[in-house]
Amino acid sequence: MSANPVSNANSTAPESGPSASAPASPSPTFSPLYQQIKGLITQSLESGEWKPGEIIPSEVELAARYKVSQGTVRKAIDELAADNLLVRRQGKGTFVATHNEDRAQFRFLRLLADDGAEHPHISRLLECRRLRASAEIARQLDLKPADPVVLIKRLLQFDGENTVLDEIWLPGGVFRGLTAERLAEYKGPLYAMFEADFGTRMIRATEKIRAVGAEPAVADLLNVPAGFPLLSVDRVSYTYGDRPVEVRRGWYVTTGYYYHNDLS
Amino acid sequence: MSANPVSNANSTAPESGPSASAPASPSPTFSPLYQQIKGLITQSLESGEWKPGEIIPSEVELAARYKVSQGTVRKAIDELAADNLLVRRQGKGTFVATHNEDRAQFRFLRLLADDGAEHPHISRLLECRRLRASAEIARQLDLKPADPVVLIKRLLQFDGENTVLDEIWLPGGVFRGLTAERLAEYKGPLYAMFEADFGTRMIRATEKIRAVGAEPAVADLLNVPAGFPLLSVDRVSYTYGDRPVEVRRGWYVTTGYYYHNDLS
DNA sequence: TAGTGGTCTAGACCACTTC
DNA sequence: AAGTGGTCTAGACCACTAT
Repeated sequence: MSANPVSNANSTAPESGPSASAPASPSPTFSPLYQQIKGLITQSLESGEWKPGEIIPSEVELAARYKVSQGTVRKAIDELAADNLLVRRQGKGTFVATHNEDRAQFRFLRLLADDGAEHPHISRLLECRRLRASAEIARQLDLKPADPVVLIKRLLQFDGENTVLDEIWLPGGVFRGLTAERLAEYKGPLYAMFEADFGTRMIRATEKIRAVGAEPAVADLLNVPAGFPLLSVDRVSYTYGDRPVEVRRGWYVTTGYYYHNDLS
Repeated sequence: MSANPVSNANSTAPESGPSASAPASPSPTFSPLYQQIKGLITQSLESGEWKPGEIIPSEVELAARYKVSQGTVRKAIDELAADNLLVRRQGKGTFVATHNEDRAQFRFLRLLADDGAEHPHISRLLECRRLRASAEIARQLDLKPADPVVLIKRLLQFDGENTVLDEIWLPGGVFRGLTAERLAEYKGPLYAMFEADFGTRMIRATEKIRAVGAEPAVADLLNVPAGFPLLSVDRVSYTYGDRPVEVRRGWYVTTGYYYHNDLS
């Protein structure tokens, strides 16, 4: 009823004859209907019409809303589920993905114990302050130099051992109310808080991984000798529209633990 | 015509009435038709009926062969393409994926220059000999201890600099005719040779990544001081049926280069 | 022009969850 | 029993590549 029926609107009467209705875009910059539907659904996700953890309308409802067949919204949802934006549950419905539940923890911190087990860890906040972005950070966050950013330093302990040191930069505009107190009291994944409190969902990330010798300050915090081999992990995280919203540098102690990766 | 019509054979006359034919399996261990088709296609790939780089029969042909609708084989092929076993080319056909062409190189060696560019590299063979598997290697390759294996050591040079040292273990049975001469003369990715000469296609792999200090022997070969921080990459590669067919330990020098990873 | 993969529809039925 | 996602079919048409 209330909807943009998308652009391909060659609506001959639906019950005309054996010729099915079909898209019309001639050729230049052709975009399939289901891609457009995918875009519309993404908009609703981004605007907060359906929030993380919530159920979205059923396929038949969406088909009616967008005035397309169920098969077409199905294909759109298929891709969004493959992108980890939606989660399908047979018999129940389709839900907006969230960093809270799921096994979403291991999705971004891929550190396993040598025996392959996924160990729990606790976070110790070292620092949280606001400052002006360096040229490098500004570039990576798509900000102007000297724009306000939030810097977080924290330590992750696995089995009581200091294992990961993180330096996290966030755009100050988006994370306006983020304070040390809020961080200190929060339990669970950082990304879960970001999505719940700031409406910013991390969709994907890229990492650059190197082996480096521990600098004195880092070595001290991780309880290893200076020069000790550490995994250096430079991450940039992106939200809807592929906008970068986090720069993170991590140092991992990989004795007893390893970074796991699947090549496929 | 000549085909296993798969198990779900409740074939009422196709032109009976408005009730479409449908699968019949009651419930326990239910497997969709397209999954069974996927299995049949995989068998043909594994048996060599369609070889890497070759075209496979069209969707309509396969639909006739398996006695299912085009949409069903389409869904099967969709998944096989997502698994990198097949490659679709609109207007041309569907082809068996290969490690030769494509951009398949970067798929397994994810080392990029600091500027993000994918640099070419050359391989220098250090050693290739046959020996008996250690307990550890046997376990990982799913062999019996002391079974014959091939050990390859090689050096990868990026821009003339020794950057990667690899130790590769392969099951001796599968790689019977593999010799140092054959390796030395071969240009291009190792996996391309494996699939062309030994009919063994690497489908997926898992990696365990750690930061380590260079041992003297390794340091010497990589032209770095002993103790220098290196990326240690332990890879196990699998072929059809998730059978492990390669164990590889690599040491990467990550000055000027980094290991790239996408989290999504 | 013919053949291939790609899109879209409409309808039937199945499997799973909830009431 | 009703509702949801999941499977399967059949047919029409589009976009792309070859000839």
